[in-house]
Amino acid sequence: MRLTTKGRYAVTAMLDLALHSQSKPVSLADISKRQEISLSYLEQLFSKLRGQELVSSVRGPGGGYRLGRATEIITVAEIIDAVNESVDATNCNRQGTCQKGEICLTHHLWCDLSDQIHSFLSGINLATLLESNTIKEISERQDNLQSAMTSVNGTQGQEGNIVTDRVLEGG
Amino acid sequence: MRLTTKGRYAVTAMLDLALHSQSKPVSLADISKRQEISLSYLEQLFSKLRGQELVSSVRGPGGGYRLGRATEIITVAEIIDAVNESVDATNCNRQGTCQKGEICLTHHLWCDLSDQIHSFLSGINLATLLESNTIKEISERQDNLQSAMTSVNGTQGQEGNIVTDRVLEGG
DNA sequence: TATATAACCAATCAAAATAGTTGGTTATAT
DNA sequence: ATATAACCAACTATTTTGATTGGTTATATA
Repeated sequence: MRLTTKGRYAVTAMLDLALHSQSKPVSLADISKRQEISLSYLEQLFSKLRGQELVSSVRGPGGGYRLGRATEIITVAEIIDAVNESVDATNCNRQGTCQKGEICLTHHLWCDLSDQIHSFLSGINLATLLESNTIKEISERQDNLQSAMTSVNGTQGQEGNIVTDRVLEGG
Repeated sequence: MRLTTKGRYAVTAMLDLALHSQSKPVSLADISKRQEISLSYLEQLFSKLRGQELVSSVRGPGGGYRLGRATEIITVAEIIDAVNESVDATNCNRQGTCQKGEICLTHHLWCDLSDQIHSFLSGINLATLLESNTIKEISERQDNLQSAMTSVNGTQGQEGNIVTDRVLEGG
């Protein structure tokens, strides 16, 4: 199982897309600037996201990407699954063939953990994230930095609250 | 965040140790055979486990490792933490400095996820795992294979139940 | 119709982490 | 004295990640 920059980038980019989806499609160049993710790397990620129909694309000038569905039905789990192979903590891809074709000592533990993670990430969709005040603030900061590099920037979305004001459980 | 063979090996080895801790210390050579993990790699992992006092060692002939504490107070989370740097899904080690010193768009999401995973894995200790019938069966299979390679082996711990007969949640 | 834009694509590369190897040394029970 | 088994350091191969390079194709617009 892996949850590294790759999956984080994908979720971050999708959230950026959601935040800036007004009418025009959003270009990867814009996402790249705002989120400080390499453009070419974004292309690779969006190729996979498009493969899962999580986004659709518009080519040519003024083109870019749109979300493939309503924000309510795009979960974080799907996004990560689309770019990582899957959020699976087992070694045998849940097959139970971890030790020479037989099940290994800790197989079910990793299955349970995978279920746990997957159910957590499936419970969070883009709409949930968009509601978060913290995210709104951070997004404003990023927009300010991008559009007016010279002007004063009053809104600093500091440290603070919680993803969705604590999505699930307390932490 | 990573949860790969490294962490799995560590938990598997610790569980094997718990299963075979009668009076004598358990040698890494034995664990290596039963769990099919490279001896030298086990040494590296146990060096870290010992650093966290999760195991203690006895050198010389008849030596090996013992659990550092009672099975009830050794959690899976601790074991993984000991060999992986930590079960942390953020990029900034929870510092909130993910985007040029400022917090990134998805920081809290990864914090929440980390908390979720950590609290799940903290809820499972070696004693919990030892109670599982599935684990007992698998362990018997491994012991049979190891001790009497020539004799018949009646107990095949097939696919089946659950880690601790479903440790937490349903899956 | 030329041009600029931006998606699309493939191949390659550097860095890091994982998993394992090699070749030792040290302590200790017998 | 010897065999055992922990301990240790350095190195290697492989995989994955993250990024780069150098294109092509489609299309809006001037």
